[in-house]
Amino acid sequence: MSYDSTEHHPAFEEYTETIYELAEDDIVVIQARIAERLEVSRPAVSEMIRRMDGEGLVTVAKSGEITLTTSGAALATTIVRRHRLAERFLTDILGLNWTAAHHEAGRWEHVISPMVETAMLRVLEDPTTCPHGNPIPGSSYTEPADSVVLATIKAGNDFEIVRIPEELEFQPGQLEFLEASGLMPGRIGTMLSIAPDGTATVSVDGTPIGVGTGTVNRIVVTAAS
Amino acid sequence: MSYDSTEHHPAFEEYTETIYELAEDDIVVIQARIAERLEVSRPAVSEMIRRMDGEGLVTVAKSGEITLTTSGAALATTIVRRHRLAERFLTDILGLNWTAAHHEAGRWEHVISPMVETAMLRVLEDPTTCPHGNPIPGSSYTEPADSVVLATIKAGNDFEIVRIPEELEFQPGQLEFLEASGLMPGRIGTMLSIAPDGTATVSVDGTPIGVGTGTVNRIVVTAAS
DNA sequence: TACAAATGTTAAGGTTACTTTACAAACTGT
DNA sequence: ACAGTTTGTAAAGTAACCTTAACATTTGTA
Repeated sequence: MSYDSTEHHPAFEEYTETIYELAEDDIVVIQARIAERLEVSRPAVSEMIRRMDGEGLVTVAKSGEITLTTSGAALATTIVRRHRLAERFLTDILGLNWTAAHHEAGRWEHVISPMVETAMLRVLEDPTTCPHGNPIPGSSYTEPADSVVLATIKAGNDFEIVRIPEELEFQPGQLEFLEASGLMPGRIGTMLSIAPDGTATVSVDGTPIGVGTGTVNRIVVTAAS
Repeated sequence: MSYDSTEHHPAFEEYTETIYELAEDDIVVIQARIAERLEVSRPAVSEMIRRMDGEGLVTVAKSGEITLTTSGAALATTIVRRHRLAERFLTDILGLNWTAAHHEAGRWEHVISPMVETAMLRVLEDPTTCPHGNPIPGSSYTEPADSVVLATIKAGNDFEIVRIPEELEFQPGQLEFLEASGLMPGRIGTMLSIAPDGTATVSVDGTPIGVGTGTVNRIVVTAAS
């Protein structure tokens, strides 16, 4: 029923993962952010952080900012690695779409054993990113040095999509939209225009697509030719 | 976090699955049997059965015998199907051994969505049994009409292994032993002798192996040539 | 500066799924 | 027939994880 080996509560896994991903997206990690992302009440987060502090998984600064300890980070990277590996597996081997893979992986990440992880890595031939371009912790991935957010690309210039940050995956319908629009890692697009309010119009596969401010400031790209 | 669609408590899944498998192994399903297999206390089972009765998943006869209702059976076959499908997947696609696959599947069965199930069936090309030979509910499998338990084979006769019942998978070390001995579905063996106490000596791959009474009365085979 | 919004915490309470202890009823074997 | 197991259940308690209501503090800003 459980494969043991430093067994951790599922909730601890979920919370450390969230903390890791918030930090990865350059969001100041405080309890309120965690509550929003996990869609639980603030008291619930308050209690869990206290418990996780007691277990030595996190430390809380006087400012309220939460950081993972070494062991907390170890747990977090394990879960994030399994999540992204599962996403890769679900799309590449089982043929699921982006969106479905993301949701399924949210459950798979808690069920994958070290043995299955190894087997998946072998079958997938050591993938470096999830289907949305986010790095699989522990892989050999290094982000291109010249990566920037989409919003910095000037009108008329081309770009190549590097990754869709985890943050966007939590906005309802966002993944579906991006997938349907062809805005996925590896694709080349052209910045057509940026409106005064920040909304961008880009072209991928010849089709023009409007991208809102929040999104255009999050998607990571490299300038192409 | 959950894919909804008639969401059921994990514990209900575990209990209905156990009831299904006990019945499949021709064991009279009473609370005490469930408690043993799930390794929980009898009061825990008592309470769960009352709740499951209330939810319309089981009925309890005056004798104490427990049977699944239509909806209970539907849930059970879903979980058993996912379990056996996962075992097939873990051995055939990810290269795990029998034993590991069995343990992993115990967690996977609660996490596999209808979508993933469909994808697995496609990748595996509609398998009919798990690696231990037990039928995948809903598949086209029909057990050979002339299947008997290994104990009925006369000394000197050959047999082909059909399946290792679920019951044996719960005896510690049993799966490891059977796998190491080559006692797996499809293999041909010879009955060398049966001792007065019921212990059998069989030969598979030319190696003689002693098989205890409990086991020899459970393994299902067909007479071969 | 003052008011409003954002944030963390206390308190009390609920659900799920266990546990142990204890007891009574029902079988089983001699 | 009777002792000894097997079985079900009641009672009380625990742990994890959540909720709402209420309150105090901090922060941002008009």
